[in-house]
Amino acid sequence: MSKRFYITTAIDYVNGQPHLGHAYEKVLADVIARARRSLGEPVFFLTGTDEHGQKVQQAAAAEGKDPRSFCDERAAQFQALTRVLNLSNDEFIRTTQPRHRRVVVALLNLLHARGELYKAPYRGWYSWKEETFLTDKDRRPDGTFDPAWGEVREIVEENWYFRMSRYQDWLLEHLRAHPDFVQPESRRNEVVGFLRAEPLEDLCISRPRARLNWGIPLPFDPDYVNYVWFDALTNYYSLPVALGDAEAARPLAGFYQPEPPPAAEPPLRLWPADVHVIGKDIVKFHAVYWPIMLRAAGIPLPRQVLVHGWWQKDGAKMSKTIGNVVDPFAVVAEWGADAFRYYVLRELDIGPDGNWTDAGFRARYQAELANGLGNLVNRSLSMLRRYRAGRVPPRADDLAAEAAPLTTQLALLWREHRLQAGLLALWGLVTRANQYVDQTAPFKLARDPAGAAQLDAVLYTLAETCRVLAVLLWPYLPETAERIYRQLALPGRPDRLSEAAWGGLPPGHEIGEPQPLFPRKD
RNA sequence: CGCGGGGUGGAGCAGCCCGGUAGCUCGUCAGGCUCAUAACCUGAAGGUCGCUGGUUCAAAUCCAGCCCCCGCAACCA
Repeated sequence: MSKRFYITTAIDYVNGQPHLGHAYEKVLADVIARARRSLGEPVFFLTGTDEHGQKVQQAAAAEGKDPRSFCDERAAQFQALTRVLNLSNDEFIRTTQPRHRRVVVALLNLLHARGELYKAPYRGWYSWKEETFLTDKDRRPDGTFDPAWGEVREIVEENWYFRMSRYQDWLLEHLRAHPDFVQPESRRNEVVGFLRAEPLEDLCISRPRARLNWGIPLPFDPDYVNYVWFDALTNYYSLPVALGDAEAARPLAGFYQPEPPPAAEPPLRLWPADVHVIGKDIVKFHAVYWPIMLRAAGIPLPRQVLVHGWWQKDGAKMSKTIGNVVDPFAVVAEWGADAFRYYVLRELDIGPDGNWTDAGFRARYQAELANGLGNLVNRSLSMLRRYRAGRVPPRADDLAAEAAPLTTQLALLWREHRLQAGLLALWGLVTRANQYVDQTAPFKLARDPAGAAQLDAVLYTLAETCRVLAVLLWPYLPETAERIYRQLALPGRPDRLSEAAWGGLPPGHEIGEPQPLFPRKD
């Protein structure tokens, strides 16, 4: 069994509701996953939730719930989001699941045995109210702490540390040797920059159980639970191990017993991950902590960390207090999943920050989806029904020369994760087809018996263009692509790029009823 | 101070890596068409591509400096 293309999103911290940022990241990963499937590669797409830690414990307590049921509720919302967005994820991992915890424990034991962990006293200023350590950055200009922190006392406590510092040079070398490890390049530069600027410190990976109970206990020192990030990052690796990727589990030998025994067929080969899709706020965790954790454990590294930007709303940071949040559930309920997917993919390239405006969303929906793509499909199929009773005429290749190169171009762009550029290229064909209608004027040909043959050619070309568009669109707008196929009364799904080859529509085939794909909303 | 990003016709963006007609959506004006979701097509007006200097036959695109805006600065998921 060959290794699958393994793509992940960050797992979402359940201490909060799903918002635009979560939804955006999931859509990016989904399009990449679907694009790879369209290219014929076996793919595995993982997303999930991060459920341990102090904030969850507190949030649960605030609602008078036990952490377990609090997490169940919140995780259900994030799972609902995957359905609402029409994601093609193969699995959904939760860090509170036993299958995950067992791998985390094995990894901790392995690192412990390898001498990568040590216990040392930590001295710091601790806020009892907020249950967190404060640093000098938290001091006000006059040196005192804000009263909002409540009582702040200097305390000393023992904690477990991970010997991260010793891997600084190794990581720099890795980044040099693998320029694609962090993308886009600006993010890579950022990581290289701060690795060069300052010495890397060892990472505190424990929290005393007296303070924090909601976590995975350290197997070699049960008075402590594991630091959330250490726990969370491991999800990318724990899932393959839990699903029986024997190759992935090999470094854990002696520390991990597959249980239950992995299903014999077909043996999954996932690790190492091909792409971790994350937001820019957590670059360090993924580009520094994570590779070092794996390296220290002797586990192969993921191939790439792909970093996207943040969304603003109307030029301002989204915040609950201002009330300018974008609720993906509400948007999808009103406009449909594909309209949401289209807007975020078309509006913002992977990397920069973007700005969501309701006016912009409407404008793109109206101009590009309704008037552009939707209207093209509708007018093409309507004419085929009106002039030829819905029966596909003999093959013609009027737009074949324009459509054919797109397939190659998209394959290239998709492999480079250039989703926006792909969408732009694809829309070129939409525009071209609309021009073609105007230039050939099939509605005039229809009035002249002498134009019958030419009308056939035009109608075939248009219907076939719609079919090709469906195939090319599928990773981006899967629902729309499938609806086009259904209106063409074609069997199956437009989920293989190879199907975009010109001439796939069989002459004599009878198409279905045209339906507006994106009804105008005025 | 450090690191990173951005500054492109009225608005919002792409192009910059791999120099050589400044592209897209909206908006404005004029025309065409009527198959279609009052949608579609064509043309026009509108830009010193932040500023200055450099490299080059040629720069939005490469280099240097400057100005302005934003983000990040590592046990805050």
